Amino acid sequence: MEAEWLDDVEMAAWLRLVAVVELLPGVLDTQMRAAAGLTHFEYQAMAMLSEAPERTLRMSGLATRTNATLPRLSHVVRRLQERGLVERFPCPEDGRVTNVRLTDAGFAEIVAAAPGHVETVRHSVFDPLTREQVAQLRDIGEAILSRIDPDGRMTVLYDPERASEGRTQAAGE
Amino acid sequence: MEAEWLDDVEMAAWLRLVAVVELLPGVLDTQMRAAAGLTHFEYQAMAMLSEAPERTLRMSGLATRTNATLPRLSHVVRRLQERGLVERFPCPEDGRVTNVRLTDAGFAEIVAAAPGHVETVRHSVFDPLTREQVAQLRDIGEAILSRIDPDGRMTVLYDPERASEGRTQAAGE
DNA sequence: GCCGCGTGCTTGACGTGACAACTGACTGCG
DNA sequence: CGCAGTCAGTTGTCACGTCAAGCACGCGGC
Repeated sequence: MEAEWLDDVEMAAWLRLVAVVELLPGVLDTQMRAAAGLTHFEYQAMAMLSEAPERTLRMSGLATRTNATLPRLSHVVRRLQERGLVERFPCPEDGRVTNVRLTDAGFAEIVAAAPGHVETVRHSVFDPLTREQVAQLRDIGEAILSRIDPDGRMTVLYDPERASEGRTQAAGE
Repeated sequence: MEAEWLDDVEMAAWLRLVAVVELLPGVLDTQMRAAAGLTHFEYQAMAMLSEAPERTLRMSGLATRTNATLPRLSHVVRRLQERGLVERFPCPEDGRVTNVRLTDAGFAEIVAAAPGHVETVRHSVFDPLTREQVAQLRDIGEAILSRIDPDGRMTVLYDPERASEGRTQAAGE
């Protein structure tokens, strides 16, 4: 089994990738909590809503976009609702479905939090990279995702062809 | 503030990086739990011990290498000890520090789990990449870490010059 | 040699996510 | 119609991580 161990270059790449994967969420979370009192996940969820038509998505659609399980999202949305940042209402066309809409207050929060977030992303990730490396990173990410996210669940975001999946009927076309 | 928004290439790279960062831990964790009944973090900790002299490290040294807080590590080590995979004993030279040593049973677990782990890493990350991309990934990781881990806490691993930091006196030179 | 302070680690309480079981609503088939 | 099967979400329970104290040890001053 020793036959397919990692060679030096792979090992170096792996150690760095693991370190990034471990540390980056903490960096994003810390900045977000300090600046807006939000989890990075909460921010992501609200950002998804802010870009959706009517600022509304059904729970399962939002879950897909944020790579969350439905139970997790249910808890998070409840908390956000208690803070008045989102509102929930049953879908008129399908009684099983719950739609989530970003309130004006929630939208304001996101707009206020976005610059700081982008600033952090720039500083942590893109500033130390050359333009060429940014493109390489995109391609590498694409390749890895083809393995760990074969269904392209999170790819829905940047693949317009599939963008309609999971969008609420009421808010969609 | 709109001035420094992300451009298209950066946005594409960012979305993919976020997706990888979100999904990869789950992939590693799931495989590890199924194959060895271990968390990926527990595996990492035990792997660090297995490579240390005497298979022993002090708590704080292990915490540094695994990017864990001391309380977290304390809990994890206690659980591993209850399973007989590691043992704790006070350092004879400094009563404050506790050394952690990987037991033979723990070492056997790691050895048994390693091939499956490597297999997963290969399949998820390296197989879909060209040799060139692996080297690019290493350099990109290095650059990002210079920002999010400026002290090189996790870099101790592959920087022999600093490897002595945090190593237990008894086990070190 | 004892007292005060900094260090290394542990412990307990709390918040958050995962898994499983459950409720309510649509669908298909008689 | 009425009932079985499935689907969308919610709710409870448990495990894990984090934060804030707490404790034990070592090291300085007097």
